Amino acid sequence: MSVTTKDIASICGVSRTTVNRAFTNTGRISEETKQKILKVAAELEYRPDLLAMGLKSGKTRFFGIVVFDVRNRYFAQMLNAVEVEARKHDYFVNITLHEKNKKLEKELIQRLADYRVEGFILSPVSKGPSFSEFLKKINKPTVIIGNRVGKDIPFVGINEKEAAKDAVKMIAEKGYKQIVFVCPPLADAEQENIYSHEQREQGFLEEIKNYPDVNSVVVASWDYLKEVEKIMNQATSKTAFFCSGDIFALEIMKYFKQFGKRAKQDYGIMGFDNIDTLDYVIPRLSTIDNVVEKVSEKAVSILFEMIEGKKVPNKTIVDYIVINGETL
Amino acid sequence: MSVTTKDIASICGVSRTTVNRAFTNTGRISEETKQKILKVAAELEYRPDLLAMGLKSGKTRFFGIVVFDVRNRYFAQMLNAVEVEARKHDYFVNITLHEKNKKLEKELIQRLADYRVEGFILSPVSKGPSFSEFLKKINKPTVIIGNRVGKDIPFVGINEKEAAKDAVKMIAEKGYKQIVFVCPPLADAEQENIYSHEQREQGFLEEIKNYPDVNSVVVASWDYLKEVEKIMNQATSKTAFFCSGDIFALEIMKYFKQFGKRAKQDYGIMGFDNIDTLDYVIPRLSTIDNVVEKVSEKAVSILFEMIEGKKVPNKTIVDYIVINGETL
DNA sequence: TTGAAAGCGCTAACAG
DNA sequence: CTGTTAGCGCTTTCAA
Repeated sequence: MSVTTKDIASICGVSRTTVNRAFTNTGRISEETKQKILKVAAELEYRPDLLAMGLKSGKTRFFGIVVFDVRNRYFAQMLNAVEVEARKHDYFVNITLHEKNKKLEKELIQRLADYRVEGFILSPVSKGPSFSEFLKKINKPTVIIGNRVGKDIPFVGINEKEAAKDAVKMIAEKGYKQIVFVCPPLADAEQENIYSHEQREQGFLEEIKNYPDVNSVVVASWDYLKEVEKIMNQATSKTAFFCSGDIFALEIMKYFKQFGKRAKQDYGIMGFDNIDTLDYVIPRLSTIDNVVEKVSEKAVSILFEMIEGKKVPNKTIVDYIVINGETL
Repeated sequence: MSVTTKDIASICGVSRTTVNRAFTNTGRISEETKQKILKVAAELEYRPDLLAMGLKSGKTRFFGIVVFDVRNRYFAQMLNAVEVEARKHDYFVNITLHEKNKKLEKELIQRLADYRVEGFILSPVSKGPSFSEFLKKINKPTVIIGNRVGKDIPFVGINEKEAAKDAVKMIAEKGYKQIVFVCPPLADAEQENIYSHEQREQGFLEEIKNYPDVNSVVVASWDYLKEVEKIMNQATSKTAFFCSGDIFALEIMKYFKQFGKRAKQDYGIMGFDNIDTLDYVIPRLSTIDNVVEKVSEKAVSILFEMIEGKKVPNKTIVDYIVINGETL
């Protein structure tokens, strides 16, 4: 197989310990033997076995990321940001995916832990006390992004509720007399961790109270296109759709376009997330930028603090950005 | 720390060997001791140390993926497909990113190899004999997707040239009298592995010869928007743009829209890749679907054959799909 | 049916 | 300045 310290040792006529010293620059060693060892090592293209090192030291310089789907823009952007940050600390990232399969999600986390990753960045689908317990048993530094699991696990994100309130404010002030909140079915709340959407809805419901002359509707169904169409057809006043996710907004715009209805002229619409697909869609969708890159960076730096044994806040909030596009 | 076979052994009053037998179902062991061991293990929530197992066996059930950016739709879709396939074999995927940094790309591959991943799926930026040599030294089963590195490393992809020819055919037959091929600068060819774009260009150049009455232009510059605009302004005949990448096409459409020029009415346009962003863009872009999911699946299955020691073809071609949208 | 011993490759404590 | 020894946790002969 490949070259080991043993080989180098025997070639150089020294012990493995000495070879090790040459690499680690630790302990006393004569410059001469050191150079000789390094030279031989380079010639043989020696590479330390990371498994063996990890086994010995318990340090792997890897951390684990478990998300459900990289086609999701949020995760794609997050992964990139995390990678870049990790690299700065000379850490590597082990990314695995589970397609919203909760059982698999746990298995992956467990497996990575068995692999001795030194920490986790998660955006879990699972939630609740049992999952929280599970994570505690895993007993590795862990930071949660985007979906709250429990009070005791460090979380990084934006203030979703505030953001939703800001959105409602902006829409209302543009004179819309009916605002429709579109989000995934809340019935899935027990199945999936849709903390973000819940928060956004709460923000919507709270803020809309401040505009008593604005009619409010909530559409929480996967069949939202039909419902939204019905609402439009019956609308007697200027109507805007506030979607808990840009994708919903894009789908609606596309759907309405079939009937010749256009955003801003015929209805107002706003998304949430600022996914990068928006760069290519005209008109520019108004939305909330959830600053995933910043959130991710922050998450990584918190993770490193945890790895170093420091105490960290269990909730870190990053500022979102309201984007006033061309659809309101 | 955590529970080891040693702990279980001492609790059960047996040797570690016996404990191991209980788990591996290998060698003779009485049903009674086995059950006892498994019970104790479960109670203590024993988890085998994957590093130790890997060190001993050389098998990690991981393979490595190295790409430059998951925000790139092609890679995002590829990763998902690869993950799903890997899971079927109970393998795990270790994904790392390098942002088109060739030095880093090599480091990552090396590092993963040092970590004893059992194989690689790569879509490298590096190419040429020295990179090819490098990969050979790594000496792990490797499959290349999307960018050819060398004749001797198994490759999976579509026939880019044929696809480009089909595209030209389709455009020409719709009556366009000028076709402009838009691609990244070829000058970067030595810096980046843009095999796909080269192939597409070749296909364009070859096929256009069959239409002597059609004028052809190649725009290979990052400043393509300006050039394309100039061409449009000077155009005296029906002009279409064939872009070596959907992104270019989307940018062009967006750019022209500012001036009130619309695809199909004022010019024809076709992309390449069929990225999923297209789902939300109107009009529907004509393009070539590079069937990344199929390519990825195939790549994984070939990788597993290599891991199993089977011989595999060093070039595997998957059928692309021509998508006739609304922009021609 | 079970156990002792050696070893994967690297490292660290302790001698010399 | 250098070597011996033991051990990380698991596995695999070989012997009992």
